[in-house]
Amino acid sequence: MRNLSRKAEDYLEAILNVSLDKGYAKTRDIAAELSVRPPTVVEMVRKLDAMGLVTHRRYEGVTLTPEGRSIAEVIKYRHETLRAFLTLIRVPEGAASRDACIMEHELSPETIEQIRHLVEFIGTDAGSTDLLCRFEGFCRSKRGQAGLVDRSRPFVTPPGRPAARGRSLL
Amino acid sequence: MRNLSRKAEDYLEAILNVSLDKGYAKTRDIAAELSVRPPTVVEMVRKLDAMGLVTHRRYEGVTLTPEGRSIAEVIKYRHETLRAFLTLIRVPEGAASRDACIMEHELSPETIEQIRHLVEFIGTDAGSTDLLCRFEGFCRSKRGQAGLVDRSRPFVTPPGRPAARGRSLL
DNA sequence: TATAATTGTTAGGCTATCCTAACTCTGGCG
DNA sequence: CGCCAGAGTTAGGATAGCCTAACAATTATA
Repeated sequence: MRNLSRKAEDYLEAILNVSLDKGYAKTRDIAAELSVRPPTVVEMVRKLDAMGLVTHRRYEGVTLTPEGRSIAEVIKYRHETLRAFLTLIRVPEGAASRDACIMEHELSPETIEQIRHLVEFIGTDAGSTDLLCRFEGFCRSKRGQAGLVDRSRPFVTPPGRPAARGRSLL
Repeated sequence: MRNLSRKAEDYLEAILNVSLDKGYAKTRDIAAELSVRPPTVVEMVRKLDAMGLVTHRRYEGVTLTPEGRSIAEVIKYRHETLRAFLTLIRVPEGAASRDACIMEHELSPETIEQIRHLVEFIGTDAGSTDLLCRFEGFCRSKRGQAGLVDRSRPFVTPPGRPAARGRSLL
């Protein structure tokens, strides 16, 4: 029923996070959470308000409507699933957070579901502790080995934009 | 050294695929590969040409420069890794392709590396055949059970845009 | 070879997202 | 109570990607 852009979802999730954190969500806080400028937040909030997903009171703050909130919670839940998975396969903290943010909006339900299954399965299956140990050993054995391709390609921040994460071609 | 947008990478990969497939890459083929219109291709190709990643001869076709080609190959390699992973965890064909396309551009090298390790590990580890069987059983046991949240949210195609995949809140 | 069909380009627009600069509130303090 | 700093908003732009319609080049065909 809702056709939300990735960004719109990002804003909803950020509003939820800020609200949970501080009890309310002001323009400035949301802007900080998403690393954008306040006017950008006002703009998106206006759209979300028009869609009935948030309520915006000028000079006061933003509140999620029930619908907005339930969408935000779903996004957050996805995020947690993905983060759990990435942690499981030993992706470093920082990368895990960033990548969970990306995947939570973009991946198909099928993929997310299977990842969730995998996470649950690993948490359930008897042999998995052992398996994870062997996986860690495997990763260690790979460390230091050059990848098939690994020229590095630092990400250049476009002028006037907030800093972006580094990337390499891997 | 290169700061390419996700889309620019998409175009490079598409040009590589079309070239491998047909021996050359014309505007029309690239457009078909990416489900966009020819003028859109011309526009991006012009940019990639300006960056020295492709050579565009009007009315003839597009060729990858050595640099463009090596970038395209890296993207393709990532794609294969991700696809292998998704297949491993039993994500259905269609979703696996789409999601590999998304992740190949967006995920950090760390995540992709760990996913690659996982794929290699599963291919190596003795206990993994068994494990995969158990995982399949686990997935089957889940099937039919309603998820934590599963209201469906069909994706509405914006007017004048190519069809997009369906989504649900999962 | 001339003309039709096909393919490629140009021109001109549109939307989403983000920004800066300037203006408007609001709330605390003298 | 009036004033000002800081937060919020409005106005006005920029850029990336896409699109359609119209025009140009090429290719195929009669």
